[in-house]
Amino acid sequence: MYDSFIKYINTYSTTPLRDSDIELIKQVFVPRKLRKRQYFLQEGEVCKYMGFIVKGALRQYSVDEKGNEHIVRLQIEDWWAGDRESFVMLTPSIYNIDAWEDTELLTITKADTITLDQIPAMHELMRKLDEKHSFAYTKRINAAISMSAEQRYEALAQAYPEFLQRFPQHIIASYLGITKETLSRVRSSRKK
Amino acid sequence: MYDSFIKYINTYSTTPLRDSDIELIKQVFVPRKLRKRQYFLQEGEVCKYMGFIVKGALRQYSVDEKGNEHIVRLQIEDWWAGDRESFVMLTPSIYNIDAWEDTELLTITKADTITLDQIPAMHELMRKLDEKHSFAYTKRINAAISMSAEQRYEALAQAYPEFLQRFPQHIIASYLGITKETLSRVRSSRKK
DNA sequence: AAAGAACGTTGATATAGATCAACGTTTTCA
DNA sequence: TGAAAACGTTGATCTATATCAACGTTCTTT
Repeated sequence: MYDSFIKYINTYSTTPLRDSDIELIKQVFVPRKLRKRQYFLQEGEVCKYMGFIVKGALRQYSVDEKGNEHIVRLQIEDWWAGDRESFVMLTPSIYNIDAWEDTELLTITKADTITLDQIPAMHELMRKLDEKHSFAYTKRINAAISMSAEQRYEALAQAYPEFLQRFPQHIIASYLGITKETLSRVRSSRKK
Repeated sequence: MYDSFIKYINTYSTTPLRDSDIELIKQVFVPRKLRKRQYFLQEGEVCKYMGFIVKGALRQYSVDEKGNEHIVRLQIEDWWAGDRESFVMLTPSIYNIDAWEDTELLTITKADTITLDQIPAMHELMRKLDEKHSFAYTKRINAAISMSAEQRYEALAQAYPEFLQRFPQHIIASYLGITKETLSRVRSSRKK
């Protein structure tokens, strides 16, 4: 399970990992498996672990007064899972995170993130992941405030087509901030 | 102008700046002033500089087919200004960024960001700024997909009340993804 | 293989918020 | 200091999308 993580780090960072780095990584990252539908984080808890997703898919969502779920993030391989604000600030999370597919994660605690500062390649990886998240967030916000339901769907299909394969329509709809009925109509009118 | 930046770094990082670090910072960060309404970035350009905002306020927005502006980010003191995706990927930006107030920035090029890796305190600052951005983005997305116009306004008033002081209502409305008329109505019904 | 759950579609109706328009107030700047 | 621009409000109407409902299809699970 570490192998693919290490391979990923070496692919995306210019500084290679030293043997001692690999040892350190194995010490601080704890592997964890989640079954489909299993929670990684529940509303009200402090997010104690961030997880690098080795395999699988998760969804992060809030639940409103009416009990509706609103998908804030969809998370697949090579992204971080977790509520960063809760993790960093040690505040209770307002989100739930659960596995949508059987998932393998490498989890790390806040205390152990300090250890990673000793590994230059990890620095670089963390920065790149932050950038990746930042790009995705900015696109998403721009879509949310400036586009119609149809345009948002198009933009998602463009930017992250894998999502459309891996999640059912009601999840995609929630992610786009529309209802499943509207998404269904957008899709059928688009085909023509 | 560097003084307040250096003070800020020392306040927010656990590792203090060494004298050599300060020298380095003065070499790579170039001060720049913007007059109100002046562009920091225009659509179609590659974002060559990220700017740490020492004083002032900017807005980052996209312009749609009808010529409407949609505010993707509002940026004030102690945040980064710039389109990170364009900066990192060297792709033309789809956003405009301009000064809403007279603004002072410390700008840095992509090439020079590498130099900063030598300064531990800067690492820490960058990570903290990334976190701060990440928190704000997540809140914003959750608001956009799960809240009504009124709830979004409330959430903004809660999370970033200074924005309401510093930007006029039509800017805030655009930031919230609603029209200025709707914001005006939300505000007047709220008073009662 | 049967039964229920999850998923997706389609139609009828309701509504939050957009759009269009007019007007008063405040700020800017020549 | 006076005209124009920017800003904010209120009203009437329109529209994209939500909601409610019914139903067919496709997975899961036993």
